[in-house]
Amino acid sequence: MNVQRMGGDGTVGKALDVLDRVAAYGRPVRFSELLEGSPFPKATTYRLLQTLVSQGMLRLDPESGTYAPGMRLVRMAHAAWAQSSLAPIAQPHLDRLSQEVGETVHLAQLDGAQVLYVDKRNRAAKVPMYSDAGKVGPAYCTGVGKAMLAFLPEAELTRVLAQQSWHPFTGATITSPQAMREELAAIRDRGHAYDLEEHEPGIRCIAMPVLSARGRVQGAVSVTTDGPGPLDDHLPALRAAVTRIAGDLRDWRFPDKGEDQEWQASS
Amino acid sequence: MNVQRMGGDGTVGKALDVLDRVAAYGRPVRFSELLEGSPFPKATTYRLLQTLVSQGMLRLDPESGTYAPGMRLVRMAHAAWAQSSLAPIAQPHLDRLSQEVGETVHLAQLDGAQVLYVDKRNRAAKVPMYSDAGKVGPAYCTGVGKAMLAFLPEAELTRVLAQQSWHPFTGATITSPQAMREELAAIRDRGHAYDLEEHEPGIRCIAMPVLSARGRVQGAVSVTTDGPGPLDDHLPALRAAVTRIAGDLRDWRFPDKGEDQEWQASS
DNA sequence: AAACCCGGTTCCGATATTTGGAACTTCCGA
DNA sequence: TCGGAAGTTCCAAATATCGGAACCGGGTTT
Repeated sequence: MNVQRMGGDGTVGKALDVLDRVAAYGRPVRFSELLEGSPFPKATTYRLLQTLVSQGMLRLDPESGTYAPGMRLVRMAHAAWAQSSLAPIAQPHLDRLSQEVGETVHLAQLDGAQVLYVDKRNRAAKVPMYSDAGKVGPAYCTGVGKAMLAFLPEAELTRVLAQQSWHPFTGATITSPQAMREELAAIRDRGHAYDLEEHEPGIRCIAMPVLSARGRVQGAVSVTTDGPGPLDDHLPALRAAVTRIAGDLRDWRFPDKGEDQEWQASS
Repeated sequence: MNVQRMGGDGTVGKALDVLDRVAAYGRPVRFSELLEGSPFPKATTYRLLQTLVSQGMLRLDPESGTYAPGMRLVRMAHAAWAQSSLAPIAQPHLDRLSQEVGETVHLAQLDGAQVLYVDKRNRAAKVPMYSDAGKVGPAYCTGVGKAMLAFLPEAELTRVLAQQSWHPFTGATITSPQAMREELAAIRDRGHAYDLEEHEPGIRCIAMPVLSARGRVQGAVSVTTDGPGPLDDHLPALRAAVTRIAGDLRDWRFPDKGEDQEWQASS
């Protein structure tokens, strides 16, 4: 159950599929562009777009005849962000961590097989903003991604690993499930993950997962740098931040999802 | 056309209506709670919820049987935020403004009859307030709201004013369209708006609209304070920031919507 | 212990919606 | 003037949705 694919159920599924497609282009799209690559016939796609526009989920620029995601999404997302993510709880701790380490700090959650960044503190800008919230990235070659994978229940891990692209972004990128499982074992051992230029050249980071009381992965925090300094210098601060977040998490009785499966290091 | 009410068209409209309802509660909701107040019968609401969950738009906590907005929304909203809003363009200018005035800074857009905050810079990171992007507020008693209303085309203004609640948040709140029109005329004259404790006691702000080349309202920026200092001190910096944002807006040839109507001070 | 209530879930025929191939209409550029 | 591409509308057939009612599991009352 709970399959990943979309466009599945009924009209609503189709509409959301179209919505996703529009969002996927990083720019306003014309109807015809959208059409090629759409699994639905012309008239259907057209009608769905109409509906979405009338609902405010899409914005149609009448001048250029292009569609773009609408602001209603932002409004809705606020609610999601505020109550369905770690971000509100982690907020003050990220502030403090960012202060302490003086580097860019990320908070991410696992969304399907991808990493979803839900908050961020920029190194330079002393004041945060969530330009990055909502951004997604690969799980298999980012610090936060690997930190979370390492503590996933076996069944879930298998499923997620099967969905990775294993694209070799750099020479250091891990490109196979087997190699990844070894890496994850090491991460479990030492309690934190590194990303040593596996995603972007010159970018390294150290990351730790945030676990619920039951040991379920709730998210991950990372400290990123593009400089030469040793990452481990940030470990104490990072560990402290994650501990505090997990603590608050427990207190606030946050949605700790259903099944209380054991995650185990099998394989 | 382009009416405001929702739940209008077909299944998709209904689904989005339900989604909105869930988001409206600031917390996970039980099915039964949602049911009372839902315009749809039990079975229908149930099926819609199921669909939304399976689509990742909602998250169902199987333990407590509660629904909450899902992370897919955040992912989608990122796209909306990045391309359908002023925020990405205004980013650096907000940073600078925030630096210069040392107070809380907001960037907002008009979304229907409400003000939608799309970005923010906190004065001191000490306040455990979370990201305001996506938050909505009343248009008739906020600085950004009034600044934008003042430069709306007459037809649109009439429509928007008709949709305000005119709830008297404080003693200073403007509570009638007539009074508002006078206020708006004054705002047009001087080029900027004030909110003198009209929304929250002790909170004052000064705001200016961001206009496109054609004179259409694209958003507004405000500087907020809870202290005693004179607001006009911030005017130069605010004006400069707005000017720079508008400049970039022009360069980047940003979506300047269709009709190029005159806004006029009639009445 | 039986009866009862209350969320939550499922059924299923009637009904309204969606579907999508095809035709039509602008609007260009040649 | 012609040809083609993008966008829009039609409409009967096919299908998904609708929603009243029944069902289920569990807790509480009688």
